[in-house]
Amino acid sequence: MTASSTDPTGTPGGTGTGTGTPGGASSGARRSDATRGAILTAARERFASDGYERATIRAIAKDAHIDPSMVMRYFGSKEGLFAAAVALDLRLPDLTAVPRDEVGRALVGHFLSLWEENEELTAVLRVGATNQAGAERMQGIFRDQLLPVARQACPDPEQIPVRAALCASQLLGLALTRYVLRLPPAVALHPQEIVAWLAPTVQRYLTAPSP
Amino acid sequence: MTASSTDPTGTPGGTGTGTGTPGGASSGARRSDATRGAILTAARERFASDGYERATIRAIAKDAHIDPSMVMRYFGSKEGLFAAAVALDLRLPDLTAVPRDEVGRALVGHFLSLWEENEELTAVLRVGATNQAGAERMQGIFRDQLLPVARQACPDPEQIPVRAALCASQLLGLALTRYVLRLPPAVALHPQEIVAWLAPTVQRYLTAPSP
DNA sequence: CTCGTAGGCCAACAGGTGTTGACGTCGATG
DNA sequence: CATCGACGTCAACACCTGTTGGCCTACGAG
Repeated sequence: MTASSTDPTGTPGGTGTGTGTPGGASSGARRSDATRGAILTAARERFASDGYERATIRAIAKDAHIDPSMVMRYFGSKEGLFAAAVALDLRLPDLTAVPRDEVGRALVGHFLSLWEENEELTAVLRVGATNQAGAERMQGIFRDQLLPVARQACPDPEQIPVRAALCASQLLGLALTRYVLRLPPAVALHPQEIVAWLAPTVQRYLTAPSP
Repeated sequence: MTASSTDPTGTPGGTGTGTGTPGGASSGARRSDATRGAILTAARERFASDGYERATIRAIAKDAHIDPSMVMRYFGSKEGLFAAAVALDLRLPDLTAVPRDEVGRALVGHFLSLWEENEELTAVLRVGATNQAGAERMQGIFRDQLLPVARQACPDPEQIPVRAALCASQLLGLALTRYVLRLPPAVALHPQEIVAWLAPTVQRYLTAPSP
């Protein structure tokens, strides 16, 4: 799912002959894995803070202390790098284990901690606002990860997409104002306040009868 | 307010000697106003659909059927062009004339029609997500236009910024999912449905006691 | 009619971009 | 020890960007 259309080189080394992989039995650790990781970390930071266009391969390579051409050899292209850098897994909780009237609070809290602790989400949001491919990636995340969870909490199956989209609008809207646009009052809010304000909204979008 | 720091050339012609302005007494119409308008229209479209970086001056000039250098002469720089293209006035209604329990509906409806009919808002949102200057412009719009209106509807003066920011998160979140990311269910929603779902949220953010 | 000037186009500059290929180097393998 | 391939660097390509200055044209004032 991550690198569907663009997979020009994969990773150098092939892993075909079985001659490589020093050290042991089954782990696919290569000598270059540290470099790969450094590139991915630098890429995530740049994409999150600069967006797609302004996050240049040269800058990412400099952050990772390697040559720009290495980025190309490992990830094929800038788009391939982005796809590898933000393989986003929301790790959404299982809502069937949550009391029906607590799903709003659970979702808001989960998203908030997700957003606070890593910048992948900011990266994919910023790129989604800039780039067509980024927007499609966001649509995929919505479809594959948020929709199934909404299905667990939503009474009428026919209304699941609408209700999930409403939740997305509120959750992404908070992320936009707080982490991207940085409206001062949105930045100043404490996480508990955010949960207290937004949980009823998400709860209503998911479970209340349609207006 | 619109072009504070960047005003290198203004408009060619000066309007100082009074020799120009063919046709009549007071109207400041210049021969080049049509071209200026064409440039601004093309710029708005490009900024809205491509974001700041990918909206190139060359593409805008081609859309307006003129030379790229004309854009520079009229607006000084790309940033000057952007500032002139999105001189955003939300034209928010006077909430003191609206019944206290209708402010949510009024605000959501106003924003929705605003967004549907012109693309300036999409442009400023997209650029705000890409560009630092764009984000600051968005902060200014929030501070100068949304905050005063929230002041009219909000009981506790101390909570005005927080409540306005919450409203912004929901309103901008809808715009993001519907006009930028284009999540299919958010696109498919009818305006009346949107108002019906979002009005209670905004109403609560503005007037309900804090949770 | 003459002429200044606003309006417009053309060609070019300097810098930055993604991307490519040739060239070293070091460790592990035969 | 000799060899091969993964790892990495350097230099360059072709392209596109914002921006600049010079030149031409045509309208309206005198």
